[in-house]
Amino acid sequence: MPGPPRITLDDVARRAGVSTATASRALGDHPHVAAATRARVREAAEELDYVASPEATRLAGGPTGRVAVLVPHPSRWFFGELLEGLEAALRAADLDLVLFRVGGPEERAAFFARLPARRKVDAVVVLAFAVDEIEHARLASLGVDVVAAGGRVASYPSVGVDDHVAGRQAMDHLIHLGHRRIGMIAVEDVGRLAPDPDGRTSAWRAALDDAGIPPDDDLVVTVPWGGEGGADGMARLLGLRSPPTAVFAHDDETALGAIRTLRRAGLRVPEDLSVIGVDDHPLAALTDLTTVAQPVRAQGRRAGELVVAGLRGELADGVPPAELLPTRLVLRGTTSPPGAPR
Amino acid sequence: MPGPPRITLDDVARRAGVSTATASRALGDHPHVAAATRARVREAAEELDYVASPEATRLAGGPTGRVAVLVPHPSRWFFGELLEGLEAALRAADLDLVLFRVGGPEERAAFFARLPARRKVDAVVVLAFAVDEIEHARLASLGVDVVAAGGRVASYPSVGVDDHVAGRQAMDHLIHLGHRRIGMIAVEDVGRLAPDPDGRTSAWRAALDDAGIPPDDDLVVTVPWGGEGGADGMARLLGLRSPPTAVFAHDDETALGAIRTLRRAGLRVPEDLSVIGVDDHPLAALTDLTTVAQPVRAQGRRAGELVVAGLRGELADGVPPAELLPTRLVLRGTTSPPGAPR
DNA sequence: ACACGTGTTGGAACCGCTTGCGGTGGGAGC
DNA sequence: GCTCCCACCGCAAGCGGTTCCAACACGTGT
Repeated sequence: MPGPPRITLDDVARRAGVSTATASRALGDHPHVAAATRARVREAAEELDYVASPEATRLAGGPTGRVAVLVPHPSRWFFGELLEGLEAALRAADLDLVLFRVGGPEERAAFFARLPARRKVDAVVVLAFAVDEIEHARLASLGVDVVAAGGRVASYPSVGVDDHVAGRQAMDHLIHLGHRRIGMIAVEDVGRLAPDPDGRTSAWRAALDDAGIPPDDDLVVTVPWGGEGGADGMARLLGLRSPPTAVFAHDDETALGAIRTLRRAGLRVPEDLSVIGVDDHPLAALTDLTTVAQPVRAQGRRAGELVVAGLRGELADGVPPAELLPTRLVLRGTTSPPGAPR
Repeated sequence: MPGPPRITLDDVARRAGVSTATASRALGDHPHVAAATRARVREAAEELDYVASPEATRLAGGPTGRVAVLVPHPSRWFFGELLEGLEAALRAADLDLVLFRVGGPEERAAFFARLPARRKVDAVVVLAFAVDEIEHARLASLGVDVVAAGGRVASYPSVGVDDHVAGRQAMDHLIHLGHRRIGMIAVEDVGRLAPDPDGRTSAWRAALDDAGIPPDDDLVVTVPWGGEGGADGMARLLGLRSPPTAVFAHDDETALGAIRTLRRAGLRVPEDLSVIGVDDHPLAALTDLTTVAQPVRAQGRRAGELVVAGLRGELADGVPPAELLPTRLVLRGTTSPPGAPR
């Protein structure tokens, strides 16, 4: 169980014929250590296959080498992808990723109340959700850097996409195809980051305005996140006296839900009704869903890099402007001109 | 950046009017501590919002309060779900989850070579992948308990589902519907756990045998995991001189890929060809896919409970038999009798 | 030859917690 | 009423590093 007898810094020092203090400095590349001594210590360490004890190093004042990641729903593709990118960047810097789930309201409240990450990490990454005043204060009490990924948060360095722009790409596509009556299925997921209150929804309105089409608020329905939500939203839209000819869904999974409702109603997509989502979820390709792709994994990776830079003290003071990665329209088979066969 | 002054065990002890030693024992649930004292210390800790320093604890010989989780692909639904269940169980025991990605061959090799989790965790959980001899030895060198989730691994306590049984549920359903020529799209994902080499594939053969149908090996195609793989697999199956009338896909995403190929080929599902998967991925419901559901999150949770029990020394010695959770057939719209309209 | 600065190195004090060992006090046993 | 025992608790020694500070050895300026 205890494994092989541990080799300590003292062993190395003894072998190199120096004190522990000197050995520590030599290995730590500190100045004021004679080159010859440094070499001797290095060699001794090498021969002994010495590996410093992380706990001892940390206890003695160093960083923990860990960063906390707050994620609402690990099982959703978006978050998983973010997590993957983040993990890669952190691992590259030899940092461990400690996962904290803050999905439901209770979990979230529990996390911020108890702050289980306290004293255990050097930084925290908030994945795609906005923190309120109190939560912000609680995080501040951890005394470590915070960065946000998957959306932008005013108070922290963040990396995400411009939801408004993404929304415009989707809406403009629909409008360009000739649609005038366009519905929107927004999601109410509290956890989701809400940049400029709701970029995607505001894009719906802005695009219509720009096209000279008077927005009809009845065409915007808000549902819980997920396929079922999308299905319900679509049903509500179909229930309108004057249903839309195209629908912009907040994301791909919502869009897929909407499509199921359409299929069940005997409507054809895109012949009878066009549908577009956002994300470019792997299943979007499988289901031939037109969407606006966003580089999710890259957002996670970039956030990780930001954390690393911050830990190295390479970040300027103050909150830098949000880093926005590009999104792009991916044309597939669920959109077409209104009333047009294919 | 040092944040608020750290609260140490000494602070707690002082507030409770006892020595550091007693405080440590009280919080550590050691025997020989008066109940009243224990309560007082607990209260003091609570009031001060005390959190032990993992490094100090570990350095002094105690547990770290952390468990490493090895996950191949965090972004896949299956793993994300497993992760969620696991996190919940660990969190409940106040254990932190440190995530290590071991997806690609290089990452995996790097992990086992460097063993970044060394001395940093009290246990490790292997999510749905089989470890080979060397990896097994490396893990053993960590000197901590290991449990597997999402499949069973001979050498560790594990929780999963019986893939063979799940496969039988799918196959028997198809056979019961009257299909005789049934294809199978297996996946070659190295990471995926391979219980009794490949439960799902063996089920294909066993089911046919039991039904007195001679298995035709041409009907089994193996593809990389994922929708694209499924699509390719289906294409190969369609290319056969005598294509199947039904297909059993290794999992839902593969099944969805298969369906895309069918749609593009102008074939109707299930009228022309039935498709069934395994998992009951949320999108299965949306796409009306018939499948064999498995309780993924529960597997993660149970694995977490196993870890906790192990850490408490409540586990008997030796490797207990794998815990197998039940799977169940979920009838939806992608299967029907052969050549039968709906 | 003397005082002093510079570059190195060693001694030792922590960092925060666990635990072996010894000490204290009160109840049980006689 | 007086041992004796034992449940409880405190002291202090680490765990393996880092780092402040003092000590020391040389060179150099005068």
